[in-house]
Parts: sequence; structure tokens; C-alpha cells
Amino acid sequence: MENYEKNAIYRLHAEFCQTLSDANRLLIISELSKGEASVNELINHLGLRQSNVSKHLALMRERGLVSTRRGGACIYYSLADKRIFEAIRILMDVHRDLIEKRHSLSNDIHVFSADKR
Amino acid sequence: MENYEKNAIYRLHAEFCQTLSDANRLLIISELSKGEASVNELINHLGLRQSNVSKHLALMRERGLVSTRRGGACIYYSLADKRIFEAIRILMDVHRDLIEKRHSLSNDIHVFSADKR
DNA sequence: TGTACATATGAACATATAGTAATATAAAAG
DNA sequence: CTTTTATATTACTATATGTTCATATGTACA
Repeated sequence: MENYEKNAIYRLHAEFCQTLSDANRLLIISELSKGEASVNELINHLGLRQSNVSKHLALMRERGLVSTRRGGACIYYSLADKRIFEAIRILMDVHRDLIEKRHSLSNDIHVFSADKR
Repeated sequence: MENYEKNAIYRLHAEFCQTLSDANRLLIISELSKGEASVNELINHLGLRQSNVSKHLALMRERGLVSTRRGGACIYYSLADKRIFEAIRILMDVHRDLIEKRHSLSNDIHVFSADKR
């Protein structure tokens, strides 16, 4: 019953996370968190190919993360919601702590190889 | 300058998001947020195959999201940090709002064709 | 020891994904 | 109208990913 619904919700959210699971898309989002930018501006700031940036933007627009505005010949992209970047930062904080915890304990993978014989 | 470093950070974080970008992994994390569980318990709660659950758990352990404890014949998995699930919930909230915004406005793709006078 | 149970791992497959070059569209400038 | 600039799209390739079955490992216990 609600298990089915839960599955559907998590499938949706997994897609959302998948949208965030590319370094170039994160860099684009980070740029857009400073304010709207045209494709060209993004290309110059990030050093990526035009078709590459366009594709990432198209995906993110399709999934509602960014919105567009035409201004003359350019198309300006912006974050659909500032909280997108804020949420990413929160996630990054948690992730950083995980990594630190791992490194300080380091009884993580090493336990394994040390035990091997 | 620190552009190189920024890239590295976002590449790392992209991998972290990628770990969250699978519905079954999210379901597992959701289960573990209630407390530790053995592989078998997860299988029964989620209705997934044993090898499938094991593989997802192995990936998440490798990436520091979950930790393990052996108890008799079972291996108990738990979240390495409760905040993992909290951060996911925050992300889900933002995502839900995005979807709602999209549905209510629905001037989403249409802006394009409407704007071109 | 041998058997049952819990979990991990490997091989194989199908599908998804990111990147790129080439081309198409669309607006602005001349 | 033609050219130029900005962006989108397509076709293609290489690689990554999730799932499954079969098998291996490891632990408990008769």
C-alpha cells in the first residue's frame, strides 16, 4: 500500500540525486548560485565545451532545477530555487565529516587487509 | 587558482550524490535510519534479492555511509552518521517544492515558445 | 566433521550516462 | 538577405551501472 508509494517517492528522489551526481553539473549549479549566467559565461568560467554545458543545462531544466530567460541573443540560466545550492552545501558538510571520520579512525578498510593474514 | 581544488571537491561530492541516486539504496538508508539491521532483515522489509542488497551495502560501506558489526552469523549494518538521512530529507523537501512549483506555474517549457515574439 | 544459514563476490547482461564533433536553429548585426 | 554569434540538438563512442544467477566464504551448531 504505502510501500508502493514510498517506492515511487524514492524513485523520484533518486532521479533528483542523480541530477546532482555529476561534477560538472555541480560546478554549473555553484556558478548559478552566484546569479544568473548565459551559456557562454558558464563555458568561460568552467572551461567546458559548449555542447557539454548545453546538455547539462537542458537536463537540469527538464528536471526543474534551473529556469531560463532570453535576453537578446543569449539565454540566461538561473537556479529555480536558491535552496538547491543550500541543500547541496549541507550534504557536502555531512560528506566532509564522513571522510574525516574515516581518515581519523582508519579502521575501515585497513581492518580488512590487516586481518587477511 | 583554487579552481583545480574546487573541481576535485565537486568530483568527490558528485560521487557521494551518485551513491544516493538509486531508489533501492535510498530505501535501505531509510530503513537504517530507524536503527541497525542485518542483510536478511533488509531483504525481508524491502523485498529485494540478497545479492542486490549485499551489493548496495558493500558500495555504501566502501564510501563510508554505513558501518558494520558482526553479531553471530549475521552482519548488522547501520548508518555511519544520522545526519546522512537528515540531509536527504532536506534535499527531498527542496525537491518536493520544485515539483510543486513546476506543476502550479507550468510556464516551464512554455516560456520558451511564448517568449519568442 | 558435516550441514545449515548468512553474507559476499564474480561473471554476464542490458541499460544509462557523459563527452565530443558536427549540424541545426534562432536572434542580432551588417 | 547574408553573416555572425549564441545555443540546442543529434549521432556516436566509450564507460559506468544495476540486476541476476551461480558460487564462494564464513559462522554456528548438531
